[in-house]
Amino acid sequence: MSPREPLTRDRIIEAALHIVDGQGLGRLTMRRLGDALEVEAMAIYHHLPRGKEELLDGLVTHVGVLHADTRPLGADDWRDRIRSWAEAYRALLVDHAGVLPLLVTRRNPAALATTARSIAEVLRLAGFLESAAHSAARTLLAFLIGHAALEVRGRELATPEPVDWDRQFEESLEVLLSGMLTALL
Amino acid sequence: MSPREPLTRDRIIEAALHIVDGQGLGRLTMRRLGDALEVEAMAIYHHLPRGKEELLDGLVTHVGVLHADTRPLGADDWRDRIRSWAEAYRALLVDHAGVLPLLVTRRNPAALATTARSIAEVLRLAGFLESAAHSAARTLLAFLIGHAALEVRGRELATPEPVDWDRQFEESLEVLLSGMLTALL
DNA sequence: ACCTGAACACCGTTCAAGT
DNA sequence: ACCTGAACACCGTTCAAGT
Repeated sequence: MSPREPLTRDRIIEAALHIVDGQGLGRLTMRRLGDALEVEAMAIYHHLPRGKEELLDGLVTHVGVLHADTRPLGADDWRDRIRSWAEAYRALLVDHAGVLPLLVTRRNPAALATTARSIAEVLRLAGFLESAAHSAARTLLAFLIGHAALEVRGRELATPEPVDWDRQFEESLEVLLSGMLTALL
Repeated sequence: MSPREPLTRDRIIEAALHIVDGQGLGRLTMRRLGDALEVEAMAIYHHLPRGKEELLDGLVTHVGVLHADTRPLGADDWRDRIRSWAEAYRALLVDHAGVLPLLVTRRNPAALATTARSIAEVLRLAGFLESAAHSAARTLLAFLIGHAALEVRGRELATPEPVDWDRQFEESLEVLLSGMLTALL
């Protein structure tokens, strides 16, 4: 028998995300997570003393970090930079739709604030004043979260006239960007 | 002893909303709900055969109906009409913040679609073309849901520079409205 | 230090039984 | 028709015990 890999906080959270992505948030239980890691559920508490609460907090943070890793940079126009930032964030939220309700619940209050600061930074570099950048960043983040929620729910709904969500996203984003521009003048 | 009021679907869902508003979604259990109604938990299944699933669906629908009842009407300018619609919806979501995660999860897929249609109707009456009205309605609804999530989470976060959420909401809404106007030209 | 086994309180739900 | 009581499978978590 090859000796099992040792349990770590990161391995636990990645396994949890895998369960959430594959089976949904409702099927993430400590016992099932233990099974996936080939360990008794109680072993998890050694690495996450606050138990499931800490696990869910960790999921939210982990998804935020994934975005920091993949976010594209370097476009010339600030609008292009915002566009690619927003598209990457949208893809992340839709890919990990199971964590969306966690973002909305009271866990890990700081995570969303961090993301908002990250958008504000892009806007500040683009020439927005400090306070306008923060306000616009919150506007954009609110839209991105809400749109992901709408899109995920809308995609599983069979309507007579199906929605083109890619197009919807682009259109909404243009509305936001031109509105932000107007607010600057 | 006065004979107990008979159990009805509506009484059950109202009691459930009361628990969610007062103690949070996590404390809504069938047994606690039974206690609040002075009935055994199992009695609830007679009125909601699909059990807790149906109860949570009912909560989402019920909050949507609350909005239909309270929504203000009759302003002259379409922007004013959208503004008051949006403000009422925002107040509703923040007042019943506990149901927000339910809106985002896979239950009751039709509820959000109904709300989107209701916004689209306001826009259509304001002179938007059919397809533009639906697109803009989804943009607005996405923003409203996301903003409620951000606001609820942000309010419980003690930051050095606290956010004025009323002002943030107004500013964001103006960005959206002027962006929607630009898209029409 | 890291993991296990048994136990506890609580959950949603089924089902036969009462009125 | 409407509600209850007992039971079942499953939760999260504690804690003493093993290595």
